[in-house]
Amino acid sequence: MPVEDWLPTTARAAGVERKLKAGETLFRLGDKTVGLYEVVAGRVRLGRVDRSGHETVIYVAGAGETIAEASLFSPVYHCDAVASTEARVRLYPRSAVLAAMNDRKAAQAFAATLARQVMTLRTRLEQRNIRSARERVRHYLALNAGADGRSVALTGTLKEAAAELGLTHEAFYRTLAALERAGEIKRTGAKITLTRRRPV
Amino acid sequence: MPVEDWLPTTARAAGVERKLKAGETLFRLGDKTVGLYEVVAGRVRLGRVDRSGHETVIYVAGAGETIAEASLFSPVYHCDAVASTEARVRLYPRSAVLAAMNDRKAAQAFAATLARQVMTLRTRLEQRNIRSARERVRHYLALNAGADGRSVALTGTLKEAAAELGLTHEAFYRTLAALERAGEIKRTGAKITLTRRRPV
DNA sequence: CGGCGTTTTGAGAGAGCTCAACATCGGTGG
DNA sequence: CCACCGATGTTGAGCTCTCTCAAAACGCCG
Repeated sequence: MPVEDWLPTTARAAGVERKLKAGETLFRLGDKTVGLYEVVAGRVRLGRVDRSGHETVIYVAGAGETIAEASLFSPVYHCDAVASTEARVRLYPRSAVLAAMNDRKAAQAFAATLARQVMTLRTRLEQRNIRSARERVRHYLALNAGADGRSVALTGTLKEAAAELGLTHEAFYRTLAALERAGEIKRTGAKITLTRRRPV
Repeated sequence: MPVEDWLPTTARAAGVERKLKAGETLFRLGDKTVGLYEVVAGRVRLGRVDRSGHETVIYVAGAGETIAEASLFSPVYHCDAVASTEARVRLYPRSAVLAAMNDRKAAQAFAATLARQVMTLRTRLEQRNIRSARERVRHYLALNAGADGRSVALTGTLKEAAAELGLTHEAFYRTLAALERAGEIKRTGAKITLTRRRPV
């Protein structure tokens, strides 16, 4: 959901850029909201940590994507944002974005962006309901396949992908290996090719 | 997220009411979107069915809540809506709602509604990541506790709650029984009382 | 070359799912 | 009023599958 699709130029001009090291925290659950962030480069993940110390990855935002849109209407952030890689982010102050909402088109485009997020989250929820690691990985691969419906380009490490999937990395490795043995997929570095299309 | 909070009177006037029997389908994934629905009475659940026939419950909407807001921006619905009980729903045609978005306030309120949904879905996602049935139920109870932070009023059957939690009904029953044995909760019919407050 | 993180494979255990049986509770009709 | 019936609620037992702990190969960077 690229910023330029919905945020007017005037509001974009108010953006402030900032660098993050890998592993650095952008904000934490409960922090006062200052605005929304666009990831300019690198990857930033949204997550929550339960009291047993386990992190749930809610979303991994790459370059061009925004995070914390929903927090605009909330006084505090409701999840943690941590840089997965070295990253550059741009902060659009809350006031500037809210002011931009006075523009009809911007407000509608923003609503559409949120609506897309709702759909994405529902898909994620469906995925998390799949118990079987094999089925879950199949679901993930089918969803993330490129335009040809066959090749999946992994953005980060396999370990990161495992966290995004809600699996331990061991289970993920094993499942990938099993799928490859079964001839369902082929791996070449960070690219995975499905040997045949699969229904989602 | 009550309709009257954001949909202007003019658009609300365009609503068409309809009755549903328990188990009746309102729409299915892939159906052309005709608008959004307000649940006037009864309960309607949103879900998806994977190819193994397993249904994932995404949300259960009760009286006063709306479903399919996100689908306003999509040509087709992206999940199934099925009445859990006998229900009455009111359809607000897509065109009427989109027209209402020309009103600044309505558009902003709508965006805020979607933002709240995003937060709710993230919480659900976090919940689904909890493997332990006991912890998941605790999380659920803490989230659904009333203002006193102690009593939870179950809306439907325990079986429905189990589906919403993503557990088999057997596991849910057992967990409730175990929590009661452990003295953490007390059950009186459709009401559950936590014996002490718990952090989420 | 040495160190660190990712990738990979092994073995064991715990926990929820599945199948199964039975109790309980409304609602229905004779 | 009572017997029947379907759905919910409840408990039992076994099995499968992922998680956890462990250890080793691999790749990258200083």
